[in-house]
Amino acid sequence: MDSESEIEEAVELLKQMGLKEYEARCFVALTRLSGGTAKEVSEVSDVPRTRVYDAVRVLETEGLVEVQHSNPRVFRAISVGEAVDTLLDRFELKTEKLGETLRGLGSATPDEDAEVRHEVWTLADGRAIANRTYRLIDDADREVALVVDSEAFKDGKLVESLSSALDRGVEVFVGTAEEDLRDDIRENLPEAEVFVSHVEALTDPSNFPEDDTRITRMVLIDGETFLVSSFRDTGGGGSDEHAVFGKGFNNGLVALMRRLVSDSLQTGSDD
Amino acid sequence: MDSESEIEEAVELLKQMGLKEYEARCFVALTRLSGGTAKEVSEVSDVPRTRVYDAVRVLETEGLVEVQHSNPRVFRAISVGEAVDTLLDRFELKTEKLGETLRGLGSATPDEDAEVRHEVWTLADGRAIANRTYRLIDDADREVALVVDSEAFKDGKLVESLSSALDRGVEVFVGTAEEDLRDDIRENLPEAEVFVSHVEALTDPSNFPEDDTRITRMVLIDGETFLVSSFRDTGGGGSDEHAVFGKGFNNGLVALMRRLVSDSLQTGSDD
DNA sequence: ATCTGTTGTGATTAAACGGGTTACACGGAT
DNA sequence: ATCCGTGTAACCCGTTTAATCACAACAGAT
Repeated sequence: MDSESEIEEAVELLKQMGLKEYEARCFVALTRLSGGTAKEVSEVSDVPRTRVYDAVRVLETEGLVEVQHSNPRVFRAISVGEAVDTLLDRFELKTEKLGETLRGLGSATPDEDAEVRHEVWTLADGRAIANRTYRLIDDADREVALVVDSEAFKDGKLVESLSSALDRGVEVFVGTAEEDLRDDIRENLPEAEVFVSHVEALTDPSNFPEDDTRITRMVLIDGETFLVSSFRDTGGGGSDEHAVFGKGFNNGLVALMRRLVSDSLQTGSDD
Repeated sequence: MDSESEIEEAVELLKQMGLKEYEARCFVALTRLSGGTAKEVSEVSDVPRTRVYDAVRVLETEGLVEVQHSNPRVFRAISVGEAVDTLLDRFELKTEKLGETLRGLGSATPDEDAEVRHEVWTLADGRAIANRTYRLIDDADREVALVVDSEAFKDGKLVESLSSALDRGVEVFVGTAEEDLRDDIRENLPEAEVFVSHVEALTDPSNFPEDDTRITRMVLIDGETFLVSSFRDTGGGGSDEHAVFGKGFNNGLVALMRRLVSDSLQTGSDD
């Protein structure tokens, strides 16, 4: 029975969602059992029996477990579907409230010059980078140039952002090194220009076999904001995605990106 | 000002979403500030300044904060909208996985993270940039690839650094877009390889007449450190020179530079 | 150059928390 | 009564986290 590791994963996830170890273990045990007493739960979960009561009490107040007040007490977990929904709902509420609260805070900015001529920022975490990409595209005024690998293009939201940009009248150029991905793009974004030339060759891993850092995205917005994200598969499951993100017309890197892209469009245009 | 309790609430929510106290306080502070240094964050958040760095580092890896690697460092929170989206996305992923795991009893799971840090710095002021360039070249172990315009090459110290690198046995590649400068280089650095191909075309202003930002230097050291400097002639006598400078093998920009240069050397080699 | 205040890192201390154990009181069954 | 399973509560101890301190690197001023 290899369910050991599965159990651990579930416990880990539950802990990340705010449960304590005992609570998580008890909950997992209770979903495996159809229901059970403290003793049974203890045996299945390896939580000391005397602590099952505390753990379950918490789970009860969180609405994840039902209690039958008999003697001995019998506990039962709500269904997995319900549990997932409940957790998600609760979290959504929290994020909403957080959003409101944060927005409502007066800006404590001491005093600043708003004008930023030259900035380069780094950003980690794949999701955050993806979100930033959408937002950049959403804020584009005139032009979006984008080079992606298949991984990055799979994301539905990206296509969505791009087509809404097209609807706004923004010019969209998309490049990729992957043959079949180009057809995908043409199909999903008929109005966008698909191009191919040296820029996206830079993102093709097969051109650089000894280099284990993949370039997953290159974006240039209105010729004055860029984002380059890269990805490296670190041995263990740890994904290591980073982005560098810069803006300002006089930023050298922005200029560089501008030239790379303009080069590419001149030379390669449509394929 | 009753924002006190509001702040408390936001912090509390963030903690419930998995952040530590310091992390939460720093994040809230950063959303109130448009951006700030460790000192400013410390003042607003009441987190000891020396601990702000750690907290922000975590926030960065979670994708909630962007870091500008200048000196002093400047931190900036991603927008509230992005933050909420990111947190929600992440949580959704977890619930999905949890649902699967709990329902089925199938596959295994490893665990994570080996960590490699990347950095990107910005640097202003021509002299500081020049000095940094020398230092980078002086520290090179194997290889220096350099693209310059005439302005930057005039500097005697640059030639000095380069020849001492050559003496150390470091391979030196120099590219430039300017015809007569190439002869200069061959004369002064007979041992260096002078090349010409697309990379330095990017620095040729005549290729980009509408773009008033000149790229004055591009340096790549040992394939893992780069520097790009640019220059813009601001109307009033103010010279406006900036550089972006990054290192770390897993840094996407470094990878990009690496590829640009390797491309160039393959295609163009010596003229 | 030297001096001075600031910035970033690392080590260290102290308190809080959570996991694990033990003591014990209660109630029903024998 | 005694015995056993149940439920409560107190405690111990290792880990984590908040908080402080010492210090090297650096920038800017003199």
